[in-house]
Amino acid sequence: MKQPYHHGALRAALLDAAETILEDKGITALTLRAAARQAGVSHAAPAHHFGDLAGLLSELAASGFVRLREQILAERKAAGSSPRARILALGRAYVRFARKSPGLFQLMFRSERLDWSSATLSTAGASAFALLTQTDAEIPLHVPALDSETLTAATARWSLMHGLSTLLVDGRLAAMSEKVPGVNLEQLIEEVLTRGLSPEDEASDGAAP
Amino acid sequence: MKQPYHHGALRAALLDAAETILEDKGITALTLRAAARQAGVSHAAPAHHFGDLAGLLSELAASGFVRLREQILAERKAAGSSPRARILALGRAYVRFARKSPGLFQLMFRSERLDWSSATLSTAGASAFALLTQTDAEIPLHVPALDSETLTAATARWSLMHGLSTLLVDGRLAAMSEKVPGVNLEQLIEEVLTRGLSPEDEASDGAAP
DNA sequence: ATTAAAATCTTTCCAGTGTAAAGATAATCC
DNA sequence: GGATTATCTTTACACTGGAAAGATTTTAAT
Repeated sequence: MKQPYHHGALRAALLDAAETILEDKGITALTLRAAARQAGVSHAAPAHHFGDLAGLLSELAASGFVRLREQILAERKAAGSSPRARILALGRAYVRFARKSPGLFQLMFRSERLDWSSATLSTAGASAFALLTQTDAEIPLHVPALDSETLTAATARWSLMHGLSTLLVDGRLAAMSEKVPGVNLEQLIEEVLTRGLSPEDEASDGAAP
Repeated sequence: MKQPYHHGALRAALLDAAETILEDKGITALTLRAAARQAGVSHAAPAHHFGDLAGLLSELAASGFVRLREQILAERKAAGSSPRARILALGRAYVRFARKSPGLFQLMFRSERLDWSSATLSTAGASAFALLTQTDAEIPLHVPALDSETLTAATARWSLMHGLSTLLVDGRLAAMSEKVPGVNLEQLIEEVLTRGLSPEDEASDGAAP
């Protein structure tokens, strides 16, 4: 009983294998040949589906952005309609995603290993990042032109949640907070999010007076 | 005229070579052998000075943290004595460092390639990160025990400036802002810093009423 | 000063990586 | 059914980090 010459669904199998390696053994262990081994296929097989390593990693990163967007949308939907609650939900979903899939999150922001000219990656990334500027309850049909004010607000929020996520994933925050006795990391994260994601000049929660 | 068998100052030369490669050709080109080539020495020579690759990279990252700390201190000194001005100076110095030496900055936060159990790296990192919690004009002799409030404030600031820096270095911010017509990246950075680094519950600038 | 020891650097080797090229096998198209 | 195309394997090459052993210089000991 030998394997059939044609795998049948090698493309998906390789992406699965790559993600398994990424989460089990970290981003250093994620190589083309390792993914091929895991998928039970010769080391040159991925080339036909993804071109080169950057092609495979870009596809994987793209699926990461798709899932990040979905998780943000889900958590946002459960958060109610107040802008502040929705922004908090966005931040929590972002950090949660990074902590749950640290290898994938790292990969998604390692530009030197990705090919951002890839259509699937760039559109997946843009779709995820577009959520940053949308704090409305309903997604508008016509995306309005961004004014400078909302862009800076969105960038500030993004910077905060992204910085918090990367510092967590890289272990820097844990290393620092461990030196301070009596600090609960979970509580610290929550406080940073609630403090940093307050939309000061936007409408506060609740209805009109 | 042949090279002397002993280099004399190979350790420093290798660090120099590594940093040159890092800034010239990026973090992917920074290999042990490339650094050895650049220093005009056999590829196995670095092992005696740094052990392995992580040893060399950790030393380089440590020197990065030392310089980051120095630049923060310099910019802070020029910023006056108000807490807000000093925190803003910290953020500007942080972002400026990342943009000026993107390869080095990336390396400093790539934990999988570093050895944080190295004494030089951990102390250099701790010295730099200690500045995050110190907003006083004078560096205190006795570092006071951190209360939860200043820790979360420091973490929020750190997250913001670190996230902004990494998004800039990875090219994500430029990619996003390019889609919005009429956006000046420099101005956006400055606005994000001034907006995000306002110490709301700390004493506002100026003296007592 | 002479010799032993230690430090520094080179050479050689091995396992691993990404990628290109050429061949083998299977599916598809006409 | 035969040709074409897609998929996968085999082979080969240049590169990497690291181990091991040898060559050379400096340092230490006597």
